[in-house]
Amino acid sequence: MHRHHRPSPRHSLAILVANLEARAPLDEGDRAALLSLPHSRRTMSPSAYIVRDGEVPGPCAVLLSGFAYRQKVTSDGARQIVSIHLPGEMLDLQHLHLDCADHSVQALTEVEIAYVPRQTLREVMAERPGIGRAVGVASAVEASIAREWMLNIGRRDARTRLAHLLCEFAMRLERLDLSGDYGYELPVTQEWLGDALGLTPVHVNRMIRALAEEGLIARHHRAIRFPDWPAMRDVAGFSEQYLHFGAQVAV
Amino acid sequence: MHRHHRPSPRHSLAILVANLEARAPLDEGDRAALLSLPHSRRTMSPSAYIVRDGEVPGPCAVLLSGFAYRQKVTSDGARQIVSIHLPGEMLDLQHLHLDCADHSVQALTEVEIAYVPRQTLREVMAERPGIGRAVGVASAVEASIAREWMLNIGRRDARTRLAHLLCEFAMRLERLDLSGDYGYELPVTQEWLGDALGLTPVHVNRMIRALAEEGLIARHHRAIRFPDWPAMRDVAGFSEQYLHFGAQVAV
DNA sequence: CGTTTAATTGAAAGCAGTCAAACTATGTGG
DNA sequence: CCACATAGTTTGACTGCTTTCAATTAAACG
Repeated sequence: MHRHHRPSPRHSLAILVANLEARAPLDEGDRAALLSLPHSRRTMSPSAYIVRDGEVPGPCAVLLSGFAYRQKVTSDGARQIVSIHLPGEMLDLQHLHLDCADHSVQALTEVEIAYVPRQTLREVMAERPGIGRAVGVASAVEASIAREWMLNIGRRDARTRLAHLLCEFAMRLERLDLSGDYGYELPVTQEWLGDALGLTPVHVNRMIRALAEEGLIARHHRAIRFPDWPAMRDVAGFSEQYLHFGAQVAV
Repeated sequence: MHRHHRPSPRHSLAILVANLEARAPLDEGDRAALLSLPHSRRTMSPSAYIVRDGEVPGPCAVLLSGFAYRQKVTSDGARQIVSIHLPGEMLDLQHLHLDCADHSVQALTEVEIAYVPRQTLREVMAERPGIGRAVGVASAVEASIAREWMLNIGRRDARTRLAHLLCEFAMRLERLDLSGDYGYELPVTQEWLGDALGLTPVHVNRMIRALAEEGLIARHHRAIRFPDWPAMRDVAGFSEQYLHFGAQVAV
């Protein structure tokens, strides 16, 4: 039922290689180096901390299955979700080079994590340009998504903002074959959505039903479908360019 | 090639070296490699495009003097400023590994830019781990600031949001000795501020005067001072941890 | 100067937030 | 299997922060 819990078939880190390789070329040596990275595997429950704000970053976490998210909190206790992560993504790129975590990373669903020693990872990146490049691409894409979120939160009204986020999830999940027919399971509460969008849960609820009444989304519990995807895209003003799908050719 | 221990301040790229070195250690070879990067220098006027959304990225731009900013635009034409950049910063880190620009970078003031060929920069990063690491740190700090902006836009009210942005500028400028006594010249219109904060220019104006009436800021044209910095920090809920000032020690 | 751009102010409207309560789904222990 | 507890969703009424619209004043500029 939860396809995002599917473990990677042959090797733990195969999903990382696949994720990196989707955008940047890796040679045989790069692949072998990545797959032979020392790591320990661990399963964690929803809302468990993977990285904790203010602490010294530990080993680098790679998400093997399940979803994770990043969040920050104001001095008043208000929370902002700043990103969501899908299987194959590295959760510590942001802290790999920093000596103090500036935000928290938590499990959204039950997750499997591979922990790779920071130093080893840095060495491999330094020794193999292909890997350094691939990690650079992954990092740049993450930054691009962050910028789009800023635009979303700062400059779109609530309904459009929600629609845009739902479109992004749809595209990203579909790319990993974690959804079918533009429909997917969204394992979050409306409060979580509000914290990702800079809205209150009450208003998120109203916008969800507004979209539903317009026939732009169809829900069943927390599963969501898009009966009219073109219309949905249009309402959201969505363009996937910022996701940089596809190989990034060297120029 | 000079063999001085310290680069001449007259060298164009010395400010880049200083910026990188402030957070990550560079050895003599790293410094020399950076300073001898081939580059062309150019002066640009306010609002000139350094990178244009949708285009194939050109050579990598390093900001030598003046300020620059990044922006994105919704399909409806609403603008969001997503970052501001100070002298010494690299403006194309985000596009160094991507084949299509997902946002625009523009000059805020009159700026001097050094253009370094992408391929050369990538080669130097691959060959010299110290440089690769330093660029990684710079990139991570930029991402951290982006996350704080998301939190700011999404979860703080207008007055606090403005105060926070002003505090960030103060800290970053002071670090470069571009301000005195927590006071500085902010060369932006209120409309620009609004686009950076997700607010309308009218409301920015009201919040500015609200802060002024409370004695938290003092203005003279576009120069700004903080008569009571501790109170200002407090109102903004500002903590500079996310700026990652200081050397990032390897762990 | 005259022209343009930016800052300021007021009044009114509206989107989103707040508060409170009811409802639903899910899970637990008896 | 039911009673109960808990977490999450839904709804309504009301408030208020921010926007919108419009006009005026001030500053920057050629």
